[in-house]
Amino acid sequence: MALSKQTAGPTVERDAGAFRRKVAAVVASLRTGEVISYGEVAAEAGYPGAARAVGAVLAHPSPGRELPWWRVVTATGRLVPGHEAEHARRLRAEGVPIRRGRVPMKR
DNA sequence: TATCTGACGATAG
DNA sequence: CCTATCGCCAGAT
Repeated sequence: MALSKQTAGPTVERDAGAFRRKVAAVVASLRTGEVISYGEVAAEAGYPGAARAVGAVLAHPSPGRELPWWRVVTATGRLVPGHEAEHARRLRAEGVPIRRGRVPMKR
């Protein structure tokens, strides 16, 4: 195409909702007991640096579209603010070790 | 189009 | 190890 000024790079994808769709796919692919950070999800989805936006997606789940949100934690192993008890419970149920209310993240 | 928001991340103190 | 601050992003207003 000749035109498309395109906003010079932020994402390459300009379809509203594409981001959410990609994030949902990555999270849905996580297996039992597998834990990754918001930043990793963003990178896997093709939006490096959009960790914060990933949190927004998991915070507003689409009706009928259930995702294993508990398998996503912060880079330091922090659990979801305000839902730490349930978050920890779900992870433990899958065999994920919790130390001091946080997941011992390697690296 | 401009501004604000937030289930983040890295760094400084 | 903890809190405070700044930087980044997509979505909502």
